[in-house]
Amino acid sequence: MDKINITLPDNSVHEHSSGVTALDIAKSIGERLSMGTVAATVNDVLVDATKPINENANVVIHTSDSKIGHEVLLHSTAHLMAQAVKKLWPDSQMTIGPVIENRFYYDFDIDGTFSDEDLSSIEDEMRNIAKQNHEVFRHDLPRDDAIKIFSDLNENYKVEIINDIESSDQISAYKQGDFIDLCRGPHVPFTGNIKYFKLLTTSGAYWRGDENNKMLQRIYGTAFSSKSKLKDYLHFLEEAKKRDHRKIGKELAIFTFDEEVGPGLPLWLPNGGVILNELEQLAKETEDRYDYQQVRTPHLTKGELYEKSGHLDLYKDAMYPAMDIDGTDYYVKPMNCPHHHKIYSASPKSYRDLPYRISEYGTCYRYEKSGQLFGLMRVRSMQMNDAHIYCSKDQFSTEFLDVCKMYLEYFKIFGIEKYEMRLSLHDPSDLGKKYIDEPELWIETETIVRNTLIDGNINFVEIPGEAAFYGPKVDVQVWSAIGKEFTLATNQVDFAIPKRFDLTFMDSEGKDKTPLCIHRAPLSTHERFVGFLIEHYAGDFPVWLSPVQIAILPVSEKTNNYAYTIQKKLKNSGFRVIVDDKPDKIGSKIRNTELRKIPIMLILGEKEAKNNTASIRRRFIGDEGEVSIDKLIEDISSEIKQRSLPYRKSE
RNA sequence: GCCUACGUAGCUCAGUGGUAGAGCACUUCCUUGGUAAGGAAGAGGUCGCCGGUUCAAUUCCGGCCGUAGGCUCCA
Repeated sequence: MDKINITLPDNSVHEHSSGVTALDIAKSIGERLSMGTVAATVNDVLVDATKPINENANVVIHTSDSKIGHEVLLHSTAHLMAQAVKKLWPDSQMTIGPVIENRFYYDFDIDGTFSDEDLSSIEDEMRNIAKQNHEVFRHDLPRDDAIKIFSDLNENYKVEIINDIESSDQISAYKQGDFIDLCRGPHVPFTGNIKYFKLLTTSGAYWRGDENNKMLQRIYGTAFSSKSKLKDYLHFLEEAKKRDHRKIGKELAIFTFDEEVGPGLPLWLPNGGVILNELEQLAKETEDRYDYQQVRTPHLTKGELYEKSGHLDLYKDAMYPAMDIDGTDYYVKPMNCPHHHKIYSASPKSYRDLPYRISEYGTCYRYEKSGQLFGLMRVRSMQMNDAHIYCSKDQFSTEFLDVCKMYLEYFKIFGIEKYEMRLSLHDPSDLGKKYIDEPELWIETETIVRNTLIDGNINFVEIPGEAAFYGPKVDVQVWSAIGKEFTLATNQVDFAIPKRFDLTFMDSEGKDKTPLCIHRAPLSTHERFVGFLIEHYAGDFPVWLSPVQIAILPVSEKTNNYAYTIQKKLKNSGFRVIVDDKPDKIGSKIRNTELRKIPIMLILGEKEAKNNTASIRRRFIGDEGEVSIDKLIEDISSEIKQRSLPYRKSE
């Protein structure tokens, strides 16, 4: 038999017989490696570990520990689950079963639904099949054969998928035992490779993600290469739940919802009020520095205004219905832009007035569908950190970049490191439908924005089909503790609406021109931003944001009076400070204060009263010893003024 | 909006076809203490709401409201 040379990633060259598989190569290196081998990359193509190699090749062996290998394992676990479901529900039909981050899901068309008990019986069946250690075979199929196989199995969704596969693509199916599924692969060589998995949740999901289609039943699950990795992941999910802003927001009395008020309408409790005030103060300081002017606009507006802007046409379903006032339709405002346009046009503008930057922390109302409400992250009443910048084309790049810089300044203050900037572009096929029908303007504006970002050294990814209806935008995506994705900040270009509102400015040659408009909301809605911050800090806010900054804990009631004196002094210095004068022991008071995540504690006993000092105990640090009251005021003031991030022991 | 699950005290949660319980929090009293829980007593609930079945419903059934996990949507 012919000999071929296999080159491994460490550049070592191994001679094998032609027809050798990656699994054989793994075996020749070691038993343990072969046990973990799930797939291989042969000459840059990801293939099954059992695919024969007939020529000299660069081979990368993937175990289920690698990123690619883990995805293969997850995908094969999805197949294993489908096999178990088909065994237990022979009349069900399979649809799709892809891999997502650290998990997989599979959608089934089934009479009825899956219960939690069903999940464990499916898991049991999966274990059975895995134990039988079926070999997994790939079959490349001509289209007609594939259609026949899946038609005979009454897998109508699979037939639909086959019909959608490009004629240039090879159709393949994988068989393990008596189970066959359409799949491009690759898959693990044996069902026995799948050992550590867990089914997580069930839910409904529309076929092809279209709400007009049938709702299928989805099962989510996960799988790992080892028991400990699976355990770690499940533990991580539990820990993430502890950071959930809905849980912490309740524990720390930041906000609440009330059935009688209505869903998606948060009530900010006093602690939340403090946080909002601090955010607004920060926004105002920042916007002053960038020469914004602050405005205010009403909550109600005639429908006419939203007809003109185009919002009513596109978003009527997501707006609260009109109320008839003296025979005219009025709406509660779903966004501030049209009002700001009216402020712009309240007086004639010359090029000397531009850029014209106006901001407002205006409350808007949107009728979000009930099923998409989510704590503070998705609400029906929201305060926007909103502003509009009207500028000439020449000024655009500078203005746009300044807004991006403002985002980054904010993110630095809050210590936000994990985010993604997305340039959302239009989809030409939706022109005149989802998007304003100005093909040249779209291309022109998108090019300017893209170049501006590149010139500004800002990292971004491009997302087609996600633009606003009036222009491209840059969104900043973040993830909640439980992994849900959100747009935190947004920066949008509007080349269309100013025209609709006849907004103009007189240029230096005395001609009327239409300004560009930048919509920007770096702090998102304040609801979402606070929700995000609660999770980001796990409730441990930096001192400047903490609802209570300092808790004074007298060691016994003998020092209560000293405590009140210090409290007054600190209050006069502008701190938010409470005294715990309950007749509890000091250990108990400390515990309660820690649970409330108050960053600074002052322990005041007879020693401190005598010396006119305080003993400081800081969260995550512990006892910091005795300090004079004046020094204390000086230190904490400077920490607050600089808006320092929270202390951590490791720092 | 759609699929599924859930809803008991301020919070976290037990429990039952015969109108309810724990811990924490709260109030009062005792204790006056030194860096994550001192002790005792008390108060607190139309068991989400509305109907139905039943001699009797917090418990079983239905509808509604709300919440959760997804799907869809997000100016």
